[in-house]
Amino acid sequence: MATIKDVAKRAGVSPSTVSRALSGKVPVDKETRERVMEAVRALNYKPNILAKGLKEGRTNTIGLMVPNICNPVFPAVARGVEDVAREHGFTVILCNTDENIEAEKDYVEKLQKRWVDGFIFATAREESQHIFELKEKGFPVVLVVRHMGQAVDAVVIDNYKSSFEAVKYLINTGHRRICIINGDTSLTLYKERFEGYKHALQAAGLPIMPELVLDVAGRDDNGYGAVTAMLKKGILPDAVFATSDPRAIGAIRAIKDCGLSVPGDVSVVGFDDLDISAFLDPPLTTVSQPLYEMGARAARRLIDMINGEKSGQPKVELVEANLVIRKSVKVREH
Amino acid sequence: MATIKDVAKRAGVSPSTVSRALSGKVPVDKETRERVMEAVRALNYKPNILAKGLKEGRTNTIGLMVPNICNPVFPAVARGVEDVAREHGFTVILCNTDENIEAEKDYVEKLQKRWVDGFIFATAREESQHIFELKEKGFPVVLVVRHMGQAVDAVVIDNYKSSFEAVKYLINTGHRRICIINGDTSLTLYKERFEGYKHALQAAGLPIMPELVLDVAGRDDNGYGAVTAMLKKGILPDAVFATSDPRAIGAIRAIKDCGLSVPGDVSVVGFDDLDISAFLDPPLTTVSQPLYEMGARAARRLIDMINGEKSGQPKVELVEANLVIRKSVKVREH
DNA sequence: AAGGTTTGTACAATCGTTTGCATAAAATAT
DNA sequence: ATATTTTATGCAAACGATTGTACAAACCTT
Repeated sequence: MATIKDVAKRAGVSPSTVSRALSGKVPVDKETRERVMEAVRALNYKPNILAKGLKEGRTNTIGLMVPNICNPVFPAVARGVEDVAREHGFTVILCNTDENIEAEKDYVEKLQKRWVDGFIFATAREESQHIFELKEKGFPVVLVVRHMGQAVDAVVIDNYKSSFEAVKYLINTGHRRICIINGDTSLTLYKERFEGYKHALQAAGLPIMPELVLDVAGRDDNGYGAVTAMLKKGILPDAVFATSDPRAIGAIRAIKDCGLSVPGDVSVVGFDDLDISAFLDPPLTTVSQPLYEMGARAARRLIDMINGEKSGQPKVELVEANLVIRKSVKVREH
Repeated sequence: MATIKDVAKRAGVSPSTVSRALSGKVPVDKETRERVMEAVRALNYKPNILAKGLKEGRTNTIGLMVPNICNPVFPAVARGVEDVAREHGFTVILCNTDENIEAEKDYVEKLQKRWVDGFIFATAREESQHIFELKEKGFPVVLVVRHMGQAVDAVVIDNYKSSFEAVKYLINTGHRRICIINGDTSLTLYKERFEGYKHALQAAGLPIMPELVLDVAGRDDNGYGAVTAMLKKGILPDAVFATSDPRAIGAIRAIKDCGLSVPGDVSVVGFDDLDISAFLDPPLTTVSQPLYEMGARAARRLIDMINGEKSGQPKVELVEANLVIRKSVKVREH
């Protein structure tokens, strides 16, 4: 494990000269530089990032907080973050928080002390006071997928609009009894998707029927049970709007298990557009979120902040989500 | 950003005393310790991990190399790694390599210099010379999912056996023309799965028919195209053994798109048992890999190595995979 | 040829910890 | 009471890099 001193000795110069030859910020004699480089190669010298970080006050590392990497929306986001990070010489630390604010706080506390230069949170909740505090302290923070008002920079889709459009599409294709399988309504994101659903119905003069509003909570609950229960009670929607693709998959399974067909009896629309969604039976009509792109943008934004491009006001960036139409919705005549 | 000196000043002691009070390795007067602790609390002091790492020569960080976190087998592995790592006070750096050995080498070079204390590779290939070198240099390394002979510690399933059992199950349920959709055969893992397929066929006195052996390469290729092409040529298997669940999904879609039914005309067996696999149509019979457990075990092993429990000989740990039978296979009479 | 620049390099301090050594104070033994 | 051990603490060096300051040598200028 060669240090800068070893290189210096071999090149017959001082450590400072080695440092300068390597950084290139200060002129170094051409011939000296070559001797240094040759020594660097010979000893396979790589600077110790800890020492460098200690001196410079930064580590070129970012922390990425996700609820659970096993939730299929997050790998794509993580990938976007990592690709951009690497491009800029940054490294990514991955943290799963399981929606546990205390666990997240611990993690943040630990990483924040000179470990990481900034955070990307895909975990923001209304109660996430610590994110505000971080931001206020001047620590670089960007949110992705979920946002917190206008106070913190974020990269998200317009959940209200996407949901509105999806439900409007169902209405336009002749559906009247539209069920929604919603996620954890303590999350703004699902509140917004629910608002979109409600307003699309209202705009068309359709009533909101409580028996068609299904909430599922835990992370492993894809709605199979809730849909089955509804159907068994004899409540029959003509369409299901699932607020995630796994929930759409669960709904389809439940509908079929009750002897009904998709989309023959019940149409289904999902949300996410996972890799496999086009290959389901039927191929899923779903709202496509540009997850990779969102991760990439969030990372770019964060790195700009870290590099001191203080962008004054925080900005919530909206990226386009769009409904991709496949075969899980049937046009109904009345 | 309070340092140990600030704490020392506030508690009226020297930095060394603070360090000792905190580490607990050396006796410190009860009353002094309390003053220190109180100062720590008051200033919200957290040790600077960089400085600590620099001094101690370790960082309590591990590097996790995966081909691509978007491949659905890896999130579960990553989660297992991360949970165990956190339990032991370690942090995980996530790296996607896209099967690119050069990219991986760069990453490793960079991280290795005092950034991370060890590596978990889910990316091992036969050509991965650098992993051997790392191992030989005495750097802690554990493989997961893929292994490299007996030379490097690893946590894997018995791919040969699992594949053999899956195909044997198809044979026992009356299938005679069994197609395999295999992955990248430059990977030992897929070689082994292919061997299992071959030997199961041979053991039953069945021929290996080249037109039923489909190889798919790239990461986004789920075999939909290959299966469709085969079917269009009029080649009709009575079962498909897919070496991953996404490939099973692609195969099912292709079969149905050709107007055939699963499992009526063609049975399908997958490999992985993803979260959604039970909810497909038909619910997928598939080899279940304990991915989370594998990640967790790999992490435990690595941390033991880092902590100096030199386990002499490297050990390749086999974990149990088992076929979970659902509805994508039909029993056929002859 | 003498003074003034420029250029290249070395020295030493610094980042925030940990730890071996030295020492003072307290506890124990004689 | 003195000598000896134990206990608690401080000092200073070290980990491996970066960088401001200082100085020597080489280059100009007139």
